[in-house]
Amino acid sequence: MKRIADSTVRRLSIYLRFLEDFEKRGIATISSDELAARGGTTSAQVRKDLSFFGSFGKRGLGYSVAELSARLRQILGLEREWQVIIIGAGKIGAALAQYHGFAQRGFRIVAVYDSDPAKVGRSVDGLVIRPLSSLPDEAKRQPPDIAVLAVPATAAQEVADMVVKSGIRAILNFAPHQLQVPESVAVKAVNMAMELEGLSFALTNG
Amino acid sequence: MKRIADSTVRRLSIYLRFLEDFEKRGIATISSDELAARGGTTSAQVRKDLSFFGSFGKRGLGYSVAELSARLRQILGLEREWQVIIIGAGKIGAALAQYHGFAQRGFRIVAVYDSDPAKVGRSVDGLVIRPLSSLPDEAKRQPPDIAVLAVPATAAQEVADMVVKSGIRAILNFAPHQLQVPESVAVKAVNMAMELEGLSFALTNG
DNA sequence: GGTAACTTGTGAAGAAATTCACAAGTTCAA
DNA sequence: TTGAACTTGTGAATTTCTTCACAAGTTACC
Repeated sequence: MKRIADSTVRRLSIYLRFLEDFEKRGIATISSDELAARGGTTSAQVRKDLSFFGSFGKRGLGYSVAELSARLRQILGLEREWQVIIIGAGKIGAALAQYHGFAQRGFRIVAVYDSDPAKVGRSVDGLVIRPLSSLPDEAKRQPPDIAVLAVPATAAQEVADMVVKSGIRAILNFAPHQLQVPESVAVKAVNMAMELEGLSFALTNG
Repeated sequence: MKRIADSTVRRLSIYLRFLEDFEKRGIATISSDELAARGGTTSAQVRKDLSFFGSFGKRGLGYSVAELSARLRQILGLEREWQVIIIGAGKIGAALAQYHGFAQRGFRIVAVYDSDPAKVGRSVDGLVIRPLSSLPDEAKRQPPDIAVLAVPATAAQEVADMVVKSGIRAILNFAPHQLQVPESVAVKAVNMAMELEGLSFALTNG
């Protein structure tokens, strides 16, 4: 299969969100044009994105909302539940643990870790914070799919190395630090400082 | 001036972070190759990115760390302080308000708003939560530069409209909703669900 | 059945971003 | 002063991504 661009996957995610919205509102079919209008793209882009995976539409009619959203969930791997661990029980980590939107989309938070002994043993949203040092062993017994890194930038690489060694193959990184990982490990970064700087640039050079 | 690609601006942000790190460690010069290695890109990319703004390096030597980071700060508009407001004092909004990393980089949180009367009047990190309805008036008197949206997806568009009407020209959107705004307004989205779905896709099709 | 109005799927064209490759400048040491 | 070792800046080549444009299929209606 041809390599799928990152930008394409991001858009699929956006399309899926609209489709779920349409599904709730009982709309049965939708055209690439309507989908594009809401996603801030073009109908050709929508069709091209989908064409990488097959042809799901009907000429003259558009796409079945139910069918396309099911296919997108399948393509994105959202038919199964993913086991997620959060590392770092500070402000951000705790907020993430308490945010139930993830579970709704099939990302189940199964554990929270921290290296600070003062935090270990406390609870966040019903989950007891565990010592980070126990991660490798626990991951061996019950391998998590995704590790969310909510640790200070200075600790990020070290923690990432530990995560990778523990056999976890996907990382969502909130630390403002560019992680170095083997290419078999998928990393996505959520970097608020970078986004703010992007806005700063836009305001300055707009 | 030629329009600068988003990806370029993001990389400038990354370069700047490394440069600041080098600055602290007292390293005086750095080559595009070293900068690239840490940023996960190539030296040609680094040089091309910088070339849009001028030539800051010395052949045979590389770049002066102090000079280049000063130039990047200037390019990114980080020499001044930006006034930021947070809308939504829920889990995410509160965590952001308490996260002091922003202030350190020149993004000063000046107010927190919420539309829930039960939350209005309480304090988050020393800031009293204000009623969202007062935003337009207060923005007139003291215009904020950036609005951070930490509201539910269902309210996001409405709040964004209000923000735009209040004259704010940059939005950092945490709500999982594609905002429709005039193109004079800069929007960056931080969409954790989308990133997780990107990881899901990578794990499924890797 | 015929035709008007839609809409998809997709090669081809076009635009944009990245990488290549090398002339030209700098440093250092002998 | 010369030469070796670096490194930048940038047109050109290449690759990647997006948009165009249209044949082909579908529906609705008379």
